Amino acid sequence: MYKKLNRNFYKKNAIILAKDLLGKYLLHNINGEVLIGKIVETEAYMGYFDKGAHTYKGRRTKRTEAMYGEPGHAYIYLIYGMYDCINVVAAAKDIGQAVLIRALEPIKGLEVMSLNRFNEPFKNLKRRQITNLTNGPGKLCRAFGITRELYYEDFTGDCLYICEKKDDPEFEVVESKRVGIDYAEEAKDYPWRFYIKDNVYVSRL
DNA sequence: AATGCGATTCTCT
DNA sequence: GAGAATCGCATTT
Repeated sequence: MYKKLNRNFYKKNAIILAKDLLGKYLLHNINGEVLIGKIVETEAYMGYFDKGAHTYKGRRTKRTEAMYGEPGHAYIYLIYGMYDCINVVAAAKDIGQAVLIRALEPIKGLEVMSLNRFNEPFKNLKRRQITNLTNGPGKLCRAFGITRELYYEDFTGDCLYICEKKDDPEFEVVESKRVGIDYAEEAKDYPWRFYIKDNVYVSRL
């Protein structure tokens, strides 16, 4: 049913990859329990010439090293001192492009996600909390137990990986400006954020 | 060694 | 819509 995507899937520039990742599934195997979420919102970070990217002007440090790695690996970083965000390395080695996963639709493992996010069993969640499980880059990492321990994890492996599913319905892709990069001058207005139209779990309209 | 701030979230208004 | 929480990291001295 779920078919793991191979390495070649990731060998394309981050804008194309960001769109191709929509509707795919992120899976995290935690000691045999597999959490599954459908990717419904992404952003492309285009490397050297992108003022919004951590790799702008080729900045290459211990933190950003994963962005220069083999496509299909995880670039995970800490933001605002308390949240992790996860990216999918794109393009090719040493290019520095990646796709930020901004929102997921929870598919399986809701009980674990609920405990991770709210320390409450799923049945206790209010309607609002249910839609807030994974509708943001920091939130989805919390829900899925994704931290920097998974830095440079291989998405074609068996722990944290990405799949496609046959016979999923078609959907419409909306593009818009990226979120939270007001400092990026002209780059802040590039339409490099993509999401599935009308999906309830998109982080914002 | 010191400084300034962020690819966010939550709460309150 | 605004403000706080919170700390690793990139940059500057």
